Amino acid sequence: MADKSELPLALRSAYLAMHRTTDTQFAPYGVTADQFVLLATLSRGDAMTQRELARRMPSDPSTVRAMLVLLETQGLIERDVHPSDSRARTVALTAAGKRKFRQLWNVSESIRTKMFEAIQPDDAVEFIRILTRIAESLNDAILSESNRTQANEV
Amino acid sequence: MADKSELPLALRSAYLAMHRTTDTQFAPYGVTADQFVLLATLSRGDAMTQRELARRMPSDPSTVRAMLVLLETQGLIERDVHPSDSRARTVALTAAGKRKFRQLWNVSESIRTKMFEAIQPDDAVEFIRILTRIAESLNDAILSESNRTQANEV
DNA sequence: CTCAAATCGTGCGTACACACACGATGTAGC
DNA sequence: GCTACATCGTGTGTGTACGCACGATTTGAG
Repeated sequence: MADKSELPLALRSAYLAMHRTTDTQFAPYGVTADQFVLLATLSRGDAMTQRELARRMPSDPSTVRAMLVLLETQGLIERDVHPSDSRARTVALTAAGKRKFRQLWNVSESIRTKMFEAIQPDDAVEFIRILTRIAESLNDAILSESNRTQANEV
Repeated sequence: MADKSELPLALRSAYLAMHRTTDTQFAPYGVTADQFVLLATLSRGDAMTQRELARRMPSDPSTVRAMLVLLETQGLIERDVHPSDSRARTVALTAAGKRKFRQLWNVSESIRTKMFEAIQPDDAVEFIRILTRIAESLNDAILSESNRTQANEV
């Protein structure tokens, strides 16, 4: 039985180290680590609404909006009116955005490799699964906090 | 061999979920998740300089300063001149700070439990070890960055 | 002892994370 | 139709993460 109290701090340290390193690596290209996550999410799907983009990242819709405003002035993404819902706006990568993302993907390869090397190859799948379970478990907890309904399966 | 590209996003999702949940849990007490980390770091050591505190969290010194200014007005911490180094200031928990920390520790027990339950007990030690190795590996990489004047573009 | 380099705290600027409130639009119930 | 209610984007405010530059002090080399 490991010390339960170490887990949150270890998770925090690992994430912050990754975030810092990525920001440093991307600095010469004028892009942040979180902007990279946004570009990556866009690159892996058709045009989607801002809400849907925020849901997939995952990030807060108002945070995503601020990032989109920035990225739009840099010509990396473009926003159009939604074809059937005039409240919503669709977001998509521009050609420059796709190019920039591919470049950043290559630049960040060394970081992904370095992170992966810290794991025994046999443990990698399980490690990622645990991270995912932690996220799901905590996110479910937030929901059940408000309406007190059963998360009995969907 | 797991998909290397999933690891960074899984780590990010898990951390953000933890951070959000903790902020929500602490909101009624007027304290944030990161302030809790600061208080926890102070509680497990004697009075230390701001620099040392930042190193242990880990966080940026200027970030820590902003947090200290806030926490000082709330009476949770106090800063004094360093006995032998007049540049530095020592930081310590006040009595109210210690009380608040104990309270928050109890409040956050459910989150630690929930996170821990997402891991098979046998895997917990190894999971934490991997997180630590990832952090160390990436932090080392930042340092060796200065030596490598290689800008391999794509 | 003197002067250059390292270190401490501070202040400023940018970007993210999120909460909350608002107006505009979409949808469901009657 | 028309009224509740949900959803989308926007705007504002607070807190955190970090880089960079500055003045003040300590430290180390000569």
